[in-house]
Amino acid sequence: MRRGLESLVAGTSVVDVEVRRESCTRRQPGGAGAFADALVGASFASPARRGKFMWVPLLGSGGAPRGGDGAPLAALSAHLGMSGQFRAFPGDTPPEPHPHCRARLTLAGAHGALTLDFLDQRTFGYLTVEPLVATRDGQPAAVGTPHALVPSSVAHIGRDALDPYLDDHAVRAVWRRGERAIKQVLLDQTAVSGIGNIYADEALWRAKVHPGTPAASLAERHAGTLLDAVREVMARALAQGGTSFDALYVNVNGESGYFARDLEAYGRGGHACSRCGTLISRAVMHGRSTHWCPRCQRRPRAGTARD
DNA sequence: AGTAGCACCTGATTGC
DNA sequence: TGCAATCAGGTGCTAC
Repeated sequence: MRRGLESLVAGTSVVDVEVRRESCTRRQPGGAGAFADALVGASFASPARRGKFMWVPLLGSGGAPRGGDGAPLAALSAHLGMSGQFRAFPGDTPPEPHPHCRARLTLAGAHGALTLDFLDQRTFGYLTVEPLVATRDGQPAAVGTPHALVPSSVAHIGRDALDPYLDDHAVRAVWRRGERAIKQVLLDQTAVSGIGNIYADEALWRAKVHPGTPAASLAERHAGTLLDAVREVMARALAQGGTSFDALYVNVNGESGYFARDLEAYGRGGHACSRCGTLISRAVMHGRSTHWCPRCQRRPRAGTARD
């Protein structure tokens, strides 16, 4: 999504903002009105992403003051939740908004008008205009930006799994702390971000780690193997445009990704493991559907997990 | 401080 | 056929 937006919105300016469902700006102080006011008249820099959080720094007039060094001070921040998507329509005659359209931005750029719709069936996603704050380590905030700035609501989120500035030692130290199972720790976005329920199961399968393994019991070396597996899975998925498997998950042009065909564990309960032929198990762990091979991914200790 | 549980929503599918 | 139950890719707040 970030890559798709980059080529379309960088350098455009906001002409109009139509919030079609108030709740999509529920995290905006002042609500939809303040959101629109902060955006209209501003122009967009290149979108940046950290984990599942994306933002577009604001330049120029409108609600977009700049710092002394010219760095942006605010950004349009977006989270897709479970079912959010952006759809872009070039030209002056966009289609009627989809029933799931929660907000519509009208942009003007060098190549004419662009309509940007934010769709979200389940409405867990949201849009805000937020101040930018400095990163803790002073390094560039994320993929897509040279600035060491993140939206305030993203400050507590760890660096993306594919971020070159991710501190592997620090991540492994957090994993070894506490009492939680590794599956749950992977889904916690505070140490390393971007790992969702699908990629957690895929990385654990690849690293041959049982999802119920106490994170603290992962040997230092094995934790490194798992972090590498996370990066491999996510890099391959990203190269294929994501793991879309229905119309809810598409890029800005409405196209699906292709990673779903490469899934080894997620959604394959009852099917043969491609490594050993054993049937993949499925169970709900910590409220999330979890899939693993009971042979390749041995349970850590008797009685700590089913299978 | 770390962790569990629930709340926030809609709509497609499954089961009775 | 109709209706209820179940399920889904995530995060944040509150209470323990």
